[in-house]
Amino acid sequence: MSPMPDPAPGSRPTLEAVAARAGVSRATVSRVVNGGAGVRQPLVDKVRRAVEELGYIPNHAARTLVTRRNGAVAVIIAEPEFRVFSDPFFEQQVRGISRELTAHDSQLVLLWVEGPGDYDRISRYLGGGHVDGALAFSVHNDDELPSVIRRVQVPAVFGGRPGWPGAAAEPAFPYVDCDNRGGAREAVRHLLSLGRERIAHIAGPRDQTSAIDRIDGYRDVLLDADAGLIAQGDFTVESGARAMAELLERRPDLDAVFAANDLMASGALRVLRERGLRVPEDVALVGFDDMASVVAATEPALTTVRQDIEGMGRLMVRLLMRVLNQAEPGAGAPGSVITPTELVRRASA
Amino acid sequence: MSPMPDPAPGSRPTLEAVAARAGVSRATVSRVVNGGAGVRQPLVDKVRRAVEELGYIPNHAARTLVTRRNGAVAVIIAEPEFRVFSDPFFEQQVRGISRELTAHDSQLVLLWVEGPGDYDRISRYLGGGHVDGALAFSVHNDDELPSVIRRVQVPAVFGGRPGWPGAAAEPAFPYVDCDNRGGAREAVRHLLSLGRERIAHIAGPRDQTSAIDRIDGYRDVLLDADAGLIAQGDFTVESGARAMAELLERRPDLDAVFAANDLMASGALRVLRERGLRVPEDVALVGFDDMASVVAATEPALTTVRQDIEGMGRLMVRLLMRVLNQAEPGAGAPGSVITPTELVRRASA
DNA sequence: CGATGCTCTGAGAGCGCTCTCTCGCGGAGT
DNA sequence: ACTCCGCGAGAGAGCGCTCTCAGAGCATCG
Repeated sequence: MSPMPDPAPGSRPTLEAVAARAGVSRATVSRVVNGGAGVRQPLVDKVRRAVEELGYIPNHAARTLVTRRNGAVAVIIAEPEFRVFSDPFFEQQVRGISRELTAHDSQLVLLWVEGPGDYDRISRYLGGGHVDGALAFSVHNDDELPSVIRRVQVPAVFGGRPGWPGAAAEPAFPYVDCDNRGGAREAVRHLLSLGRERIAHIAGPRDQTSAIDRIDGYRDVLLDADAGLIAQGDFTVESGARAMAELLERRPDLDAVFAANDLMASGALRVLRERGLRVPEDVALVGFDDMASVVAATEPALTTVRQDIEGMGRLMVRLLMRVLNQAEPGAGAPGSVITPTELVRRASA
Repeated sequence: MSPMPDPAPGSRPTLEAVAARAGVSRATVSRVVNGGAGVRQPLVDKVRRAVEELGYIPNHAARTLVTRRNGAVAVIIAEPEFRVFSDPFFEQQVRGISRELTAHDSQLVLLWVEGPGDYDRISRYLGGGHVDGALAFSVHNDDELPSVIRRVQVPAVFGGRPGWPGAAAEPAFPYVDCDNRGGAREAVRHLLSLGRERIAHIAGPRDQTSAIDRIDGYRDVLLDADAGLIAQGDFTVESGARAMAELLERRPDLDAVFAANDLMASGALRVLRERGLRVPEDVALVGFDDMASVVAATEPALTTVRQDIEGMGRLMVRLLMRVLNQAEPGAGAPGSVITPTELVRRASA
């Protein structure tokens, strides 16, 4: 587009070249390129023009070498399962991360952990100073990742409250999570306000803190809930269906269900309809997540607890940036952030 | 685990330190770290031990500064749509890329294009020499990406045959694709061999080369195919269902369907069953992709054309590495690779 | 026994950038 | 008019690594 005087092929112009062209010193060019503070306007203009004309782009490696800043953040995917990416939840979070990182002029380096034996490589990479920090997701309780990260002393932020033993006590990594417990409480209270009296819960996997927090929220409201009203799922549609069938068998009189996520809610919904139960007339149903792809497909439309997933991703980045920018490494690490949830009323409850 | 003498906190050991400890020069340590060719065994051992003891990890930026090699490759995601990652096809390909990149000691930098206005940033990043090369996916015909990549002169490999105007003629980027046309031919021939005589096709989006190649393959075999036997879809389940309904209306006598992908095949299957048609007795059905999540769920199990998606991802990386490692930039760019497909016979045809 | 050739090691010059330190210059204070 | 202060610009020293080049050491050969 711009008529750029094609420079010597293969060799990009350096700071030096720009300085020569603008008739100033390297230092001045550097100052201008990095914001231009403390340089008089006419000089700034002259340098800017030279940069433009030469098509100068700073050499990242050289800059990193002296500043010790990479402008890159690792996103660590430690899920051993296959369908990580397929998880819309995950996609949204990564999207938020990507966007916020861009806003901070940082790059996203994807680190895909290929099983436990791979931590060696990850650790070497993280330790090699390739990235300024790391973003990881709440992993299963026995995952080595947190200790690996701690060992290499790389600033990190987690997505989701970590659940490893003693996580609450020790000064662990900051994390971003939504108010799972509060959201669950709100869902159950809503069901109560509808006059429902036998409210069941389809719980998520026992080793994920989000699921634990949601069941805790349920119990907060329903202090004397019958254990028979709680069924175990694993966040998949199928498990939701199974759990619903189980609940119906145990407590055919139930009049409401709070599922720990939308996927399980949709599974439950299917079973409910197969049994000829009307939603919400006979059984009111509330999910969790407000996952667009699920919510759009259910009939009746699913009432659920919304969490701002993309926003959580962005927040993770902001938290990490705050850690990176604080002068004193020890001084007051930023705390974790719990984002609010919001009950979205639709037709199912 | 290993009793490492905690070095001064915050300061990693440098080559210099290792050299001092081993009693050799920096140059020798460098040689050992980079493979140790041309260094006598006793010295190699001594250096290795010093590296071990100090926990030395080479500084990437310093190395990049002199070698002009980054050890990083950009994966560009230019899909404007939301459900990129959710696409299992995509996930598998990225997985393959990630694995192969790891094998080449390279990192995966994710570049997510946020709409057309974002190409400026992408271009700046690519041009800034942050990465050694780029991997991109076959984009829509009017996408700017190829020209952006060409402008910044970054080695790149595409996934999927590019379809922009004149792509075949000009010396474009190498690409990796499966033999869509051949696979389609095989599918149709299989249907013929089953004695089917009125074989319909549910086509994919007109602006994607994979869909075009598949319909071409269908026509290769069925030279005189009635246009009424072809219905248009867009690779989604829903579109497959719609297309099937349409076909059934136009040609109630059809006895076989070749869908351009598994997703559409599963949509078609649903409609077929709703209409009380038996598969494969009344209508034989063949898909394309052999997508595990779809194939596992269909009843009867779907006969389909398998393509090795992860393998294609790996191939993209290998191709790129070959481009990067050739001394003469102009000399014989490696050609594209077409991977074979394989008909997987199951119950549906 | 010295010359020749080979292999292995070390010295040192950068790679492109940032950043501190110093110096020059102009305006305000006395 | 002279000093003092402060701001803006330049000089130069690295950041940690690679790689060329020259030299040291050794074996072989004439």
